[in-house]
Amino acid sequence: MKHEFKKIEPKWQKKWEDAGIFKAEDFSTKPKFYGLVEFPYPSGAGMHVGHIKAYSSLEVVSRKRRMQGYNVMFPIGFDAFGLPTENYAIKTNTHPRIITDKNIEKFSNQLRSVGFSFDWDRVVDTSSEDYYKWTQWIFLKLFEKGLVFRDKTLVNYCPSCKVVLSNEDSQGGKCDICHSDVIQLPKDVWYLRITEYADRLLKGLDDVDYPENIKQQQVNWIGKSTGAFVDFTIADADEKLEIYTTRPDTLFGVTFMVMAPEHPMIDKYADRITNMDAINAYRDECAKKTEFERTQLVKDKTGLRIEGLEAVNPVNGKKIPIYIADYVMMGYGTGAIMAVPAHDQRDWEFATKFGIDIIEVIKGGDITREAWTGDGEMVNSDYLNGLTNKKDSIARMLEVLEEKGIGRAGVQFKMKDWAFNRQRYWGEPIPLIHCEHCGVVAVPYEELPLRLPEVKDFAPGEDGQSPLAKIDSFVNCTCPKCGRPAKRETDTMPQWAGSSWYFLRYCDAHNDHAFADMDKLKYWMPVDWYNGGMEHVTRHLIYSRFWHQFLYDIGVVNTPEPYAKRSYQGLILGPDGEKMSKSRGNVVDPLDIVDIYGADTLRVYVLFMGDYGSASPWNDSSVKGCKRFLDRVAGLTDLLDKKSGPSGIESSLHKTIKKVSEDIEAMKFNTAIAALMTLLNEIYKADSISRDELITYLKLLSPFAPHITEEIYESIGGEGFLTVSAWPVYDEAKTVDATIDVGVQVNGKVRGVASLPVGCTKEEAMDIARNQEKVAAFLAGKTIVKEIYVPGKILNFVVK
RNA sequence: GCCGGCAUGGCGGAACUGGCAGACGCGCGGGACUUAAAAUCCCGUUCCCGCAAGGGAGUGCGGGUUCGAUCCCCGCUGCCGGUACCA
Repeated sequence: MKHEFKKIEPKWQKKWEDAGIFKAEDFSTKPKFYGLVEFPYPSGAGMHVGHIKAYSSLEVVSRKRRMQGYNVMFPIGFDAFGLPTENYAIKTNTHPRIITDKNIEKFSNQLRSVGFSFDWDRVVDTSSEDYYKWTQWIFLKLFEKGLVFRDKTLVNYCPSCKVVLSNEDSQGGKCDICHSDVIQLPKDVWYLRITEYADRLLKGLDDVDYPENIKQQQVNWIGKSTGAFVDFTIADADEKLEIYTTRPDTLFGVTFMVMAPEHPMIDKYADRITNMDAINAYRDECAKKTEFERTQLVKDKTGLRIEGLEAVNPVNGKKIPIYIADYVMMGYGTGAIMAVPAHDQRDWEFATKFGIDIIEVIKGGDITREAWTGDGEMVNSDYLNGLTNKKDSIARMLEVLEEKGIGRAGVQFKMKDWAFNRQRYWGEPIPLIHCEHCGVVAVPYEELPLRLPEVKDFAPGEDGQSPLAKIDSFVNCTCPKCGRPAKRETDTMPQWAGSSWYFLRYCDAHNDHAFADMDKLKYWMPVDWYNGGMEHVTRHLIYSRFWHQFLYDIGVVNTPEPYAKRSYQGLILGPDGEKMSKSRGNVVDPLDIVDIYGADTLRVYVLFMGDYGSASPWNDSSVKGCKRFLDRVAGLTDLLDKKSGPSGIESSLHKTIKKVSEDIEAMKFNTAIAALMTLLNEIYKADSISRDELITYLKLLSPFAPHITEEIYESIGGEGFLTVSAWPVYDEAKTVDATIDVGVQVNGKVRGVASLPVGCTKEEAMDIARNQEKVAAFLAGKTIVKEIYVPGKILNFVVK
């Protein structure tokens, strides 16, 4: 048979869809499998080959599961709110709704043309009213439980996108959307109290099957540290000055304190500070520095003594100077630190530069050269002296602190609360109302969805306000509590809101009285296997776990964690080995590949190109190789029962069933395909194949290349769809050979291969090996000191 | 700096839990078919010496453990990802 992909691919896509074989059935008695891939952002550019690779893994697993008798849900949807669409809307003066609908249609057609087995009845669109109604509903629940708050602090702000960004969205000091430098601005914004869930997010990792590197990255992002809060005081004032430290046992080594430039205590004591002008100048200077400058100047410590103010060390009553310096951050701990220059490198550098005393309290290093951060015997520390173990000295100090009521054990997290707003149009309106009398009031549940109003101008205001602020009919409302005139919140939710719960909506995509029916959630959740990109590990993957844990706490979902298992795909690089990008001109359009080589070839190639989790460069010649492979598969019909009698491939066939079955589970798609190629070569050598053997082969290849296999199956009179036929099982006995080839070594160097009957004794094996011509030559004239035989592995003669 | 990962032919990559390194594919060389090319098929392809038989070397570098190391240990080098003055 010829491989006429242009004809057969649309043909089978239509037949499968007409037959509805990819529809997931709620409450089926079959075992369920919920496979999830990260839904795309429907950009105008259309699909990227990266999407194809990201979806192909669970596509193959899902197809295999169906063949194994599972009730499979493999859904898709669109993460449709977001800035790129809005920016395009502004540029072309077109409503983002129109653009989004067009892009979703384009994406849907593209996804269908690759033959993905999605359940199209469950499609979600986060920007549709019947979806964002529930995003708002969840937000109101968070608000109800006190997890939404407003605060005026320094926020990450992208001057180019004109939006406030969360910490997660400004990693590395760059805007996640446009990659320009993020600046710090004081702004009054909404936060979600994700830090409340920091410990839960950490502990939950114990119960899920995520790769170790993903867990580690989340652990680092959450950044839990244990230590103590200690109350220093301001000299000659009844004022506590709380600090956080991980090393309370070094308290006797404190020689100064440092406050962050933004620390409120500075303004409070402005009248006592004698160099306030200089301090204010320094603070202005710090405010102007970008994140980038702050991090680049790591080595050069700047700061200033606060004249007229001193602190008192609570453990020994010593007066110490206070400095401000921007190496202390307002956003971590208490914004003030006790400085122990002998045992903290940053403090050491600062002390050295400003000529401050350095007192050693832990022996072991040379504190005249650098800070000693290792272990050692405690000295100069009163009741801690003589202790040699960090754990003991910290424990002892904590006892004293608690006893005196001047300190307590505590934990800190690097993760910050989630800045939850965008001053933009194309997002979920935040359903809150500002009332002069009642404060912030929630929009009543029955008024959801709070719809996006029609606007003429989507551009954000120069004053940093959302375009919604310009729509009086939206802004002006009555307070649901007191009935007096009030104003609506005009910020919208960030991009990540809709994707924080979409996997729940798939379970019940059309429900209009709940975000999803509990019984359906109980049937489908948790997600059995979730594949996505590494770039989401410290964003979407944290956010959605947080929302899910919250929903679990309020009793509306049934599992504490949303995803039982997580995997990730490696990037597809351009043919030049660089990351694909429009500016480099190395982008490969998957639709071009479908057009030239067919969807099956594209699917096989993205999984065959390399290790699934690693980045690999695109290679057009290798694509052709995959096409050649499928052409040869199509040619198998010419070998059908060409010779009478056994074809001789039975054992290889069983080994391949085993290999492919196992490799798919381990996401070793490249070796699974390689095994199918090897078997194909063998079949061509045998020059004949039986009908049953051919069907088995087609089944194994079907999840990878569903169209051509289905076509061949039909052509040889196969009944029903190959796509949902039973997955082959192998006979273990038939995967074992009667003899096994084992390498023969002399002094650890391979000198020959011995063909040994299975289950032969060591003596028999050694005899066979010894008589091999080459081996014998190397043994001649030597004394055998030792003979090693590891059945099935190796034979080794140690000679002198 | 810290955390995680990687390093194997001309290229992408294989190799179970310490046991025949280089599966499979690409590329390349040779041949067949063809007026010719493309496509297809067959043979070869880690490097060095050799016509061959054969021999030697070889998994980033230097050591070590072991009968045996791509795999384990110690010390480096270089890349990639994450994070960063986190007290």
